[in-house]
Amino acid sequence: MKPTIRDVARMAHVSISTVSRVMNAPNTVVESKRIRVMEAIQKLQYQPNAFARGLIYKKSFTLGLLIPDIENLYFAGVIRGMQDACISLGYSLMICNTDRDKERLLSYIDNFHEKQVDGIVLASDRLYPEYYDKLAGCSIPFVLVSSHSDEYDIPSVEIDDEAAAYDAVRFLIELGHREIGMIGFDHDNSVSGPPRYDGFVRALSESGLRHNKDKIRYANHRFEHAYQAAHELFHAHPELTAVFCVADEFAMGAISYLKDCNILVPGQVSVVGFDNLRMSSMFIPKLTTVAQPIYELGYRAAEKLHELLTTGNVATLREIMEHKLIVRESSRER
Amino acid sequence: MKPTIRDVARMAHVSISTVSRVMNAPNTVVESKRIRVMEAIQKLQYQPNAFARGLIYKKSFTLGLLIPDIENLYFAGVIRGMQDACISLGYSLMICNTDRDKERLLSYIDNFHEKQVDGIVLASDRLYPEYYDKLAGCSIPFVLVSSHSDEYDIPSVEIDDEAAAYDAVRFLIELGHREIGMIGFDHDNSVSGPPRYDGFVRALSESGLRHNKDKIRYANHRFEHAYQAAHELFHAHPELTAVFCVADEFAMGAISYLKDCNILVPGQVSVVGFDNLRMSSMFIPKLTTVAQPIYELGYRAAEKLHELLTTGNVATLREIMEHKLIVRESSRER
DNA sequence: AGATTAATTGTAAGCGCTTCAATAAAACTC
DNA sequence: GAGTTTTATTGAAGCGCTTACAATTAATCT
Repeated sequence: MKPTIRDVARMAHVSISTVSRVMNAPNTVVESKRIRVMEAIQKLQYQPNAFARGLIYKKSFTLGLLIPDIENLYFAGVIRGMQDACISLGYSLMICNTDRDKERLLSYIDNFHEKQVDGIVLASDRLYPEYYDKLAGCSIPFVLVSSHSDEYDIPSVEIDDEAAAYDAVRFLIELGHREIGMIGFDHDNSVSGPPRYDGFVRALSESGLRHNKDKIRYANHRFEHAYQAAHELFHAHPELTAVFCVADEFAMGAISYLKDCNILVPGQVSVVGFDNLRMSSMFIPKLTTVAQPIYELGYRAAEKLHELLTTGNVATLREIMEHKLIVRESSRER
Repeated sequence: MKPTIRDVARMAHVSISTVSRVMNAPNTVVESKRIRVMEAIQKLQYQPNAFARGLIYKKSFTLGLLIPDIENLYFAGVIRGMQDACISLGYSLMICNTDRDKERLLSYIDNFHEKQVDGIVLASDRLYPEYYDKLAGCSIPFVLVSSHSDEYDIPSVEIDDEAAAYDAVRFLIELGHREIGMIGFDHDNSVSGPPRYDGFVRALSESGLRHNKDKIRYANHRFEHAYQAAHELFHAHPELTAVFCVADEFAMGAISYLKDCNILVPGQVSVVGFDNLRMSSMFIPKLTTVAQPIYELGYRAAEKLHELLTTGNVATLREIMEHKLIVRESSRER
């Protein structure tokens, strides 16, 4: 049987309220007793019961994180950042992997509600009205990471996807490439799909290369799809000398495809990725990519949620973090 | 303000105990009232408070998972499996990333204790006496995944590391390789280090290749270390035509190093990895590797913990799952 | 010394829920 | 139809904790 505050009180020969006070306001209890109590706590390995506390404070000191795909290194980085932030802010973290399943996400929200999480971070998924309604319905505060909402005023942390994509494509153009394709995210189910496409088009337009603007195939988050997309893309446009991929995993898929066709990267085709996953410097060739501050995004999201929870508000609703082009080996001058 | 059972009772014109019963034993309340209550629950979006429940049941229906490194795809797979199991068993999951930091792990245990998790899964780390003592001290049941304990009788789920390593090296030998090196885990801080080394040595011995048995370097979980280890290994033993790596990430590091030295894989050197991460079929060349049933390991660990929690015991203390050699492109006949 | 004030401690209510004993209502018996 | 059993419902206690408030003790002031 776990020791309770009563057991501690009994052992230290004080009342339970005194024990409670040494835990919550130590300087209001006289030293001799305080020491006795602390010794008893020590001896009994006493840990206050979070249920009882939660019942009173109506707070769980727990945050929830909803992520679409835990086997994506991107989210692993976000989690790590968020968890570190949670430690320093005094929260526990409950991570739920939705596998991009709407129903599952919704049921996780119910679960979070029941477990009384103080707030939720929703990662990289569109904020569908169903999500919003449910979250609003149980009035759990939440923030978005690697995402934002145009319909609702929800605090968010992300990078400037349009600008990041622009930078990547611009880099390719400066390298002398004139025939540039793209492997993008589906516009329907992603938040970053459209802005990255816009960045692609803007860079092309500025340099009079609009003829490339439909040399695009879409893939669905995973390597295999990107491989397939690359296949279709290069089949339709064998003239391409460069591809902008909106995810490192897509870049790997594309390179893998090109390799299987004996097309050299970067010898014949340059590939730029996106995210700067840990893997991207392990791949052969090492990926040129747009780095997102992944860890920091997660860290910041937790901080922002904390801000929302404690002050009821946030200083900046939509927060943009810096991206940065990292040039490695998968790109070359034309 | 969140609605409580009182609000539901008031709205449905019944007592709170009736409301409680429609949630826990619906058939003991007459239909007319039951319907009224359910409507009220619906209307108020009522969710019972897990704190209050936990206080009574002394159960949180939450499991804790302690993992060393969330940015390792291996653990991502374990998490996914474990979470799926948790869903079907009715648990929530609290994942904590220790970053291989002992202090941090210990403090997570405290946290789990306070939050009253029902049980803990400890992934892939050695069960140091400090861990055991703390866990035993707060009497939280736990199981080990991808690990086991010789000192204590703790339920565990893992593969047969010795046999798996043996199979990998044996495969290399059958391919005709006679000069075989290894990049292994440190024996001090890993559970699987020694048995995988033993498997390596056994395969060598059986074929009269014991002269290779010290052609080993150790690396510390990450790609970069493996790169460095490969550098040292090939510097000392330029005659090697094959390397057995105890992790796919090591294999990638080794291949990366060889690539930088213009040594062809598999043309000149064959490399076998371990784990069969999702990445291993994305890499170039695709990795020949020993597959672990990663997802299943996580799934099974949760089931085993559940078994321990409900029956107070487990059928088989140390459970071994099947491994399997997957031949892809990083290995070739000599 | 007696009265006032300050510091410390204890008592008890209550957070939201479950559950058992008690009550009320309905359904049987003979 | 009085007595008994069965069924349905409710009131109240209590899970482990915090905290207002009351009670006690110590300290300070006339």
